[in-house]
Amino acid sequence: MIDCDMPPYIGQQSLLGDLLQLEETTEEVARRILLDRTMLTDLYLEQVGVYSKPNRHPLGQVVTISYYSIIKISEYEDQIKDRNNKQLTWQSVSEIDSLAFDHLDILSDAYTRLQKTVREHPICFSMLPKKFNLIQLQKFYEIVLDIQLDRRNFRRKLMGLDLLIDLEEFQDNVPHRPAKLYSFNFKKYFDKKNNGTLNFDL
Amino acid sequence: MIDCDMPPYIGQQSLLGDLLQLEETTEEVARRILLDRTMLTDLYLEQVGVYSKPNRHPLGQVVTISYYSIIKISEYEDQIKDRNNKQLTWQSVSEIDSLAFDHLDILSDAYTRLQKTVREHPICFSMLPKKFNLIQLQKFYEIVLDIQLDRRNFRRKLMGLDLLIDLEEFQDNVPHRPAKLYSFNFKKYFDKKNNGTLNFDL
DNA sequence: TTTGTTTGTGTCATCCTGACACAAAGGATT
DNA sequence: AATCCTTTGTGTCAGGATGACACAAACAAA
Repeated sequence: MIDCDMPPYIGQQSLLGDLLQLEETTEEVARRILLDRTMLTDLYLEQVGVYSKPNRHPLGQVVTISYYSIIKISEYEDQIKDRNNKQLTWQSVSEIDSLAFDHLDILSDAYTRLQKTVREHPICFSMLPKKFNLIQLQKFYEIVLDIQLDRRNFRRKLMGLDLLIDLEEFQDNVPHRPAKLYSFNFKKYFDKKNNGTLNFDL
Repeated sequence: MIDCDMPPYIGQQSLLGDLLQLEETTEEVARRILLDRTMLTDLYLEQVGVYSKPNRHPLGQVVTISYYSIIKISEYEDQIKDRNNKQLTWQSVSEIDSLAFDHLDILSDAYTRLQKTVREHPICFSMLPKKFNLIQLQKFYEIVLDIQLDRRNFRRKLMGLDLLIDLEEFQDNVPHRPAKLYSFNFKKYFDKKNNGTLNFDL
């Protein structure tokens, strides 16, 4: 988020955006913004929608193409905690109830899309660390989808996909039974996807 | 389709499009084109994607927002057959292997999206006549999705949804056993959808 | 009346899903 | 060293959904 400096939205916050430049695709704009503003690169990026209501921007007729991106929090924790640098802040979706322009609609559409994509594609692994345990994975789905999952059924489902690599490693320094660590077999996933035999739906 | 009159694409065909005007949303452009060019109105319309590669249009940097629409062929057969009026033609997707600009990409993306939407939402009923039989419905899915379906299993699934109204009418003047006619219960569908208990996936 | 064509129906085996309880592993505490 | 606390890891059973499969019924045409 960034503070909005355009009337009548001064004091509110907005999503990040920029204008399409010459010789640039809209996706490249999104990646440029990510790089310039957050130094993040090579991220999962998904187009969500187009916003073109005539009165949505005080400067006139502005058409916005929205994207959302996914980062591994574990790899960028420092940047995320550094809230007041670069005038940017990271915020929890649940804490946002008002934004400049129609950005609350955009955010809401993006979150809805994320929930849909998360069920159909293995983008969870773009958000979790390379090595994770099944409970992290389960909590990811529980939080993003706002549902409760049964541990045993969830594990059965995930192991049934046969797409996790058992690293034969364990959590360390935890005051309880340590969890086994896994990583995601991207190669096998794409192979299965191309072979046509894949039912990822969670 | 319309013949393209812009070099270097003269002689090829293109999808229909127009420029965004003042005080207009992109969806309104799509509906305006439909109305102006085909006299079709109040149709299902779905946004597919954004095309912004810098070299995609000879006039310079043109950003296109693509939509697809669905019509009931049965209600517009005359217009569709009237191929040479208004310089527009209707064509079968399978017969198209080349288009002006990047319109073949756009068409392909739209068809892929249609296949996805068809599985998740009852848009088939925007394409079939109000009164239809189960075999028409099955053939619709078989053609759009390019798959084969078992008649008995398909019927079981559809009847299990409990969303069809048995009209107690039959086909007429067919040289074989006449098929029962049904219509789709839109009200029940939206009720179930809002109640949360719906598993439309085909 | 027969023929040709298409519609309409039921069962069984398999898989997937949801519900559910207890033992195992480690650190922390005494 | 023993106990406690917390979290991880595992199997079964019942119900529902799905895929495979064959034969009788209805109508027009001959």
